Amino acid sequence: MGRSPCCDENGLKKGPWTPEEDQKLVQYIEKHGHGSWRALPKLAGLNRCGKSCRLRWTNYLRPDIKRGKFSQEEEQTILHLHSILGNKWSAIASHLPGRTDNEIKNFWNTHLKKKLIQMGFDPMTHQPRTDLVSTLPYLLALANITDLMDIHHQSLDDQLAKLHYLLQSTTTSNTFTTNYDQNAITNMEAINLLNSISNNNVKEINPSAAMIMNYPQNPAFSQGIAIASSQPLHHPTMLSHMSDSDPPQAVPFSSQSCLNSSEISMQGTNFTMISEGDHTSDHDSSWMIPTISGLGDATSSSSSYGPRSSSYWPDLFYEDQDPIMHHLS
DNA sequence: AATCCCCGCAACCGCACACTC
DNA sequence: AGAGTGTGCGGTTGCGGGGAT
Repeated sequence: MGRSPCCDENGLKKGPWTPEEDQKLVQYIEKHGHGSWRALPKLAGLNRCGKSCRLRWTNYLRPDIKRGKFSQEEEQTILHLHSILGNKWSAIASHLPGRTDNEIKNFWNTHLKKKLIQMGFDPMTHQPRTDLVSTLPYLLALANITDLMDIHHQSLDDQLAKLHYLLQSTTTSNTFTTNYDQNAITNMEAINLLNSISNNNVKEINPSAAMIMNYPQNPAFSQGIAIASSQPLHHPTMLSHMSDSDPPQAVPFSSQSCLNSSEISMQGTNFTMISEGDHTSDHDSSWMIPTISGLGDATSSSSSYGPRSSSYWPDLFYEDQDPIMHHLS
């Protein structure tokens, strides 16, 4: 049961392969097949270990290898299979002709994993991340966004109320059965942090800000941020459409048009429009509260910082340009 | 132009397991 | 049964290219 010492042998070359070495390896295998990988280097005239030869062949020189960027379909397949199989790269590779496990692994680690994290998903479980640390980037993005809004006309109470509400829901997953006391310390720490950050004059939305808004299941997203979405809402099954070449676009959303609708459904997530309290500005905007069927809505929160209307949301949203509203109509 | 830094990817490392003798 | 061998696999490293400063 011992481990092969093939790569520990002295005098064998390591590191990048030269074209000459590649040629020797290819010519030998095309003529004789690889046979015993251990014996191959000597027979092929290569000063490499058999393992190095095998890897070079299977990951790079094999004639049926497909090179180049992964297609949308391949990306979607990888995401789907990874959600089922986890890091079983060889198993995933078996469903993608011409792709090696190493290539898929690299693609995952350098692209897909980051993409999921940016969207607030745990790359291992493919579920929304609900811990404060993981959602902090989204909250920071939110702080960033609020700087773009007419935030100076808000009272401190209003700002805190909004942050508080966001944090509560964020730290209580998707059920919105908020237990404020349980999260009080964490929330206050986050609020302090957010306040300090939003005091800086951030003038541009950072990329993660755009990303969070694409995700109705993102816990940080699930609050009123939804109406500030910069792109049509995406569902996890639509992940593959969110490539780097598909930059976020402004997605208008008319809150006014929803004021009279008690509940709307959006990509499988129910949103309740709530309009109450005083409107402190010309912006007749409302909180859009996600609700989970059978679990009630956020208005039943025990928090004293319930949703209320204010001037948080600017007139970013225009019904006549809104594909979501178009879809709903 | 020079340097720094980040990112992608090829290659390596080491463990696990099946197989042979 | 146990030692040795071959191979598969997932994790990690480090080099090189390119963009940023």
